[in-house]
Amino acid sequence: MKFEIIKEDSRGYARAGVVSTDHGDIPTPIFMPVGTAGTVKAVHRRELYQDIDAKIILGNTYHLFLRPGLYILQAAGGLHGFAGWERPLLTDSGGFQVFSLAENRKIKEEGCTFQSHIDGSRHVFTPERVMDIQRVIGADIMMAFDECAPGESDYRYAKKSMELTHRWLDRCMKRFGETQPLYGHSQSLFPIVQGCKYADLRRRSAEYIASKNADGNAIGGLAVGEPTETMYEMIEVVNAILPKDKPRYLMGVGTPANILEAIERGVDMFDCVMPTRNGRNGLLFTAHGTINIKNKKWETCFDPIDPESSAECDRTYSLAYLHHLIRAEEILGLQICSIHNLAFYLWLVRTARQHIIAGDYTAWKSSILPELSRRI
RNA sequence: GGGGAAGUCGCAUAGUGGCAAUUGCAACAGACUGUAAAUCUGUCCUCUUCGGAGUUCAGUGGUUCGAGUCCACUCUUCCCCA
Repeated sequence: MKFEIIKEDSRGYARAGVVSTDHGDIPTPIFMPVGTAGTVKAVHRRELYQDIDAKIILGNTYHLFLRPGLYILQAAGGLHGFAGWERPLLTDSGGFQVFSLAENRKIKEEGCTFQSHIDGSRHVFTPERVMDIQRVIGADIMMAFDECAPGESDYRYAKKSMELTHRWLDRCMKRFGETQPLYGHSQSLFPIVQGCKYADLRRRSAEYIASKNADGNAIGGLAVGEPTETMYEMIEVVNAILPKDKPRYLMGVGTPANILEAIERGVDMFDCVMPTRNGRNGLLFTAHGTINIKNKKWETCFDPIDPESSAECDRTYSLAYLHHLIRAEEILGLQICSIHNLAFYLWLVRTARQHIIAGDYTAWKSSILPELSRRI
């Protein structure tokens, strides 16, 4: 994997670049749609390619391990072969499930034991095992196994958790170095900075992660309950330390405004369930604010969903029709909302990139930011 | 014409003497950040300074400390027989 910076803004924070993988190039900054179970929910491949132009999507180690399982994935030639996805893939390690499925797991030095949310069976995720699973899934970018600690963790816990994540990283890297890709394309491993909302911990973690000289580096454990301003501060603290010549991936973030602020602070890669989940729940993101398509006010609005969108459905279906579909619980409504939001997110990062290259990113960001958070 | 059953907050339901009154749907809003989410939460008779206050269970009258609940009559709907 290679990373090339094409342009930096005048202050040297926001940058436009290209991540090159064996499955193709990824222009950065980029948003990566989340496809936890091997599918970006409600969106099929042709739409991801053509309407949304997703450059890379995510899969999840924990979910794919439980279902369909390693035997099927390996027989299919990895997730690329299984899902018919020919562009780059990134897999999260299950570190987020340590957080989101906290009631069904137990953390030890050795690893994390999960009780399956599907059938109650128990599975031990050690750093080594997580590397092996991600080799089988075959993502272009693998993530280190970490503990995503809650935003409200106290200092003591945050420190202990961060140190565990660092020890797990060493074991991940060791196993990664001892194993080979299975399908003929190369794989990279990204370590993850932790440290919650504590600047000194974040600094220590960033230094540790930077010392590993990985192909790219991730910032985890943000947008998990801490104030947004704190998140921005932590990004600044961390990015001052992470190497500039490697892509920086802010995990699980976020709102359109979060993404623009993080780009300005030097982040290159993003993923978030927000466009897909909120889409399925009837919330549309647009360049002029958010729309709750369930609201009565859209009942008779026959304007196209978004005449400027790259997605065909946005240009041809009306808001009133989409309102009807969502109200009637028609599956097509979920599809259109998901496609729309992803097309918008990809438009947002594409446009951000253009403005970085044009040299007016900050001005553009300031002009669009108040629009993005409006409620239409 | 005779016999029987039933009327509860948009619809459907619960309720057999202490009730502003169950539940579902609908409606109206809100939430959602490395997906246990096509999910969840709130409001849903009227007014409210969110503490409450005022009017309700087809209608009228009655019994009772107290009635959606018991009694009488009226109205309406449905079923069966002629």
